[in-house]
Amino acid sequence: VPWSKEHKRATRQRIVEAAAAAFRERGLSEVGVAELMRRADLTHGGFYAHFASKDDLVAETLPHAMAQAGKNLERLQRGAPNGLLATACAYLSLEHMEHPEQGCAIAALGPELGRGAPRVRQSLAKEIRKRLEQLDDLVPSKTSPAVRRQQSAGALACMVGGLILARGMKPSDDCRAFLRNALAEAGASK
Amino acid sequence: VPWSKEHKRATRQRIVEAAAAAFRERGLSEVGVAELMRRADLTHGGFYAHFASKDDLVAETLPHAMAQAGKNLERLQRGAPNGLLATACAYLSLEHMEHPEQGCAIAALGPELGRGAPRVRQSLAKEIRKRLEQLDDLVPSKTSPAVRRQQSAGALACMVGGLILARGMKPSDDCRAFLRNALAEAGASK
DNA sequence: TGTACATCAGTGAACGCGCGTTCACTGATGTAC
DNA sequence: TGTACATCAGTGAACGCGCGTTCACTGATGTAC
Repeated sequence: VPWSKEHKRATRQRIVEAAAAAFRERGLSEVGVAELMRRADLTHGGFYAHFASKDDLVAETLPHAMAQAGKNLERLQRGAPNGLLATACAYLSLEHMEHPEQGCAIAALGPELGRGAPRVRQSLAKEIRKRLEQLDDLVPSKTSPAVRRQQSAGALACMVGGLILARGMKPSDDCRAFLRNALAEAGASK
Repeated sequence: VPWSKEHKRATRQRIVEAAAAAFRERGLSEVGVAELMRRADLTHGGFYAHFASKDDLVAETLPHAMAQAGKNLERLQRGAPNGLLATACAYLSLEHMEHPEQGCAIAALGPELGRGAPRVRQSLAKEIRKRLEQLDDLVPSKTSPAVRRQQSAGALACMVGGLILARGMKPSDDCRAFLRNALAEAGASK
């Protein structure tokens, strides 16, 4: 084996990381394979030694992007007690609004992913379910599972929609007020 | 004037209508000018007699799509008293989930529009503000404007996010449960 | 009323370009002897 | 320890294709006389 397994794994990872940032920043269709490989300091022909197709990469990039966003959101919480409100507060922050390339992939790419190839859609559905389960655990456990799921579903919807809408108003200042309002309302029912 | 103003206006409108449906169904980048013109029973060369560019068309299509979605949602309410809850109920319905091509353009295209040309972004921001104002009027008017805006912001965020997430889980059945949960939670604070 | 004309919505071929993907190749590496 | 070899990650040119846009044109129309 001329090259170590580790080497190939690391290169592949570099491509995924470049893709995770580029896709969230500029959209799936707007970023080509050539640009991705350039960002990973490779030439575009080598792409197919690692992935069967661009769709393949997208499906694989999504979980990576979501995991990375999760870490960044945790960091944004900075020691706040780990509840639904603290999570929503980090999610609906100016930092998250201004940095889609490091943030939630559902907010950055949700509708596009939903229209993608079957394997992409499956990956998306899986990530949504995972996020819902994570939020379930943040609702006080004395409540019934059904009520917990209701609250986590509402919170996730509010967070994703709130972030997309805030970004949609972004050059203007009222996106800040909107973030505050969405967060206050998300927190009001908890 | 060899052709009536009315004729040109009607043709232009046909293009906008074709675009409004096609974009929401398949995405901005995925639908080309040629396909749009084919859908409007025209040849693609004629496009530039009506619009300066594809971006131009996108910016103009957005308000049309939103107005059409508004009418469809009203129809879905079917006489229910016209409050925030009835609106959310129509918005988070199975019908809306299954017909993005006739539904809210923000839920179908929000993130892509947000990354678009300046004139597209402006059009998006304007539509978001308009929707917020419409929702403001549905909150009982005895409450203060600030509280009303908080409730409408939260409701809009919940509706948009809820619909995107439900569509993201769509081939599976649990998207129905998710819609119910998001709606119940959106209604809980009202 | 009939005809010549000017207008311009719509046609369809063509433009350059970047896309996703393929492929013959190169050259750094670990292994065999 | 030194050398010949097989492997395969990465290179870079090339593929066909569809994109947004341009342009010379056609032909249906309302107007002028």
